[in-house]
Amino acid sequence: MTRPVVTRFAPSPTGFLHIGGARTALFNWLYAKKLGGKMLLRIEDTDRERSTQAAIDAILDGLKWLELDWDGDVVYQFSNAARHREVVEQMLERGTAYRCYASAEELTQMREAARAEGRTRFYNGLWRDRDPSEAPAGVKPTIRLKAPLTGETVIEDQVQGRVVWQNDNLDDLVLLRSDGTPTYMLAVVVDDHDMGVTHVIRGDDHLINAARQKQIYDALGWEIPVMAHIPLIHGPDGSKLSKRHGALGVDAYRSMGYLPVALRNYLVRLGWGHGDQEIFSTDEMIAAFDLPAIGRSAARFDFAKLENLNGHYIRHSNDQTLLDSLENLLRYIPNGAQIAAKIDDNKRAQLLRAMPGLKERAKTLLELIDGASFILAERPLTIEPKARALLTPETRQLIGRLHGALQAVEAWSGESTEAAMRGFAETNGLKLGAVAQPLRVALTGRTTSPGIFDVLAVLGREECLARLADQTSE
RNA sequence: GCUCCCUUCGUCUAGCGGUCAGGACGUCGCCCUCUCACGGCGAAAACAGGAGUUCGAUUCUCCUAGGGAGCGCCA
Repeated sequence: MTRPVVTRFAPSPTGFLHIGGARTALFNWLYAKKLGGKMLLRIEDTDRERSTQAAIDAILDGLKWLELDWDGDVVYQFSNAARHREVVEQMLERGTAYRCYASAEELTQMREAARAEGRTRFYNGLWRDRDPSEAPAGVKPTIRLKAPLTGETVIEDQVQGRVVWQNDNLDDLVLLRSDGTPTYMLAVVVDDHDMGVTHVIRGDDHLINAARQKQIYDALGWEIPVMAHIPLIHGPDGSKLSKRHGALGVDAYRSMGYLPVALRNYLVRLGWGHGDQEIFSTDEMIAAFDLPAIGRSAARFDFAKLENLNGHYIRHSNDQTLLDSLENLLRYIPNGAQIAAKIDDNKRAQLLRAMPGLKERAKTLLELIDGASFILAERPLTIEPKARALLTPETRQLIGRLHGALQAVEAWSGESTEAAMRGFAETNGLKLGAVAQPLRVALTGRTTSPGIFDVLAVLGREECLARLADQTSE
């Protein structure tokens, strides 16, 4: 008796896939996966002026990067325009819709009058029951829904609960524009119905639209899908996350070095919780996800938490996978090409070997790349200012003696170099830190790096001795 | 202005009439330590305000304040 669940993600292609859209897509995807159903993808391109192919590409690219796959072919709403008109014809015949010849001026007057009188509904029913013979010549009408005048419209929302509107606050909305193209409100209803959508999960900026669409469903005699309106995401300062106010496309998060798993985990916990659990594998997420558990208040976007999660996933990633992700990212960052040019199989082997120490210290792939720069660097190393301060005549002299001690090591490894360094420190009455820091500066050009014996091992005997020699004199 | 939604530590949240109001991120200490991280331990930190209902409200109801969404021949 229960139909298989069908959800859909329905972005309008007027811009990139922003973070709120990504979360909506994730929720739809999770719910479909949880119930063994399908998630469909529909591009709402009925606004021919603002829809662009570039935006469609960006949305598809964003979804793929996030690994949120959809079922079947992408549906382009505009291609269903004929069907939308057909449905409106039926409504006209049945008397649930009517032609409206009101001019733009008349409409403006109605709007102003409504606002002045403190009414929400503005259309005054001018053409609602008027005889078509009165139609002005040469004016192409819009088709409006003959919405109920009294009573109430109720939505049993999975997230928001029972929401009730008095029908006298709802308008006779336009179904078909005067040029014969369908409006969003009509197209959504017809497409969701035709596509067999059982659950509509979308941003709560559509909550009122649910009421309007319910009236269309009623007029058509169709059953309304289960509704779930999820709260919006706000900026760190609590303001609306608009495109001109810090909203970034998901491609921006990719460029900042975030992992898709981390972003998904962060996003799912925004507005939704499952006890005290913070980390969710994809399977756990699917199993635990549920609509009624979604909170009703807007959440602020917090980069610090995203970073923490990203660091967690980096640390727990497989070394080879991480290296692949890192190399892949190079295509999306400014100086990526130069870095990519330096990576050959030899460097790959070194990066892989250093990865356990590197990933422990990186919260983003960008930091991982930065941390790996000592491997990619060429002699003579450029020494960072902070590191340069450690290069005094005394430490340079010490580096020279370190060079000598290390030169004696034949079987080069982390262990053998560590033994040599500890021995050196002990015989000279020095703490290990006193020799490790100058060594680090000479080897990496920085004051921070993975464990110094790992650095020694990764770089190899020849390179290490050469870098030490570079800093010995002068 | 009108309609609808929201309000627990700085942030994300747990809580579904009786809890010392829990966890996580962040912050601040301490430990570990060759640096930085990681990890471990600990601390500070919240029920927007006011009326009710109740033996008892963070939890239920109403009001106020604040925030958000919508009020298109945009989606």
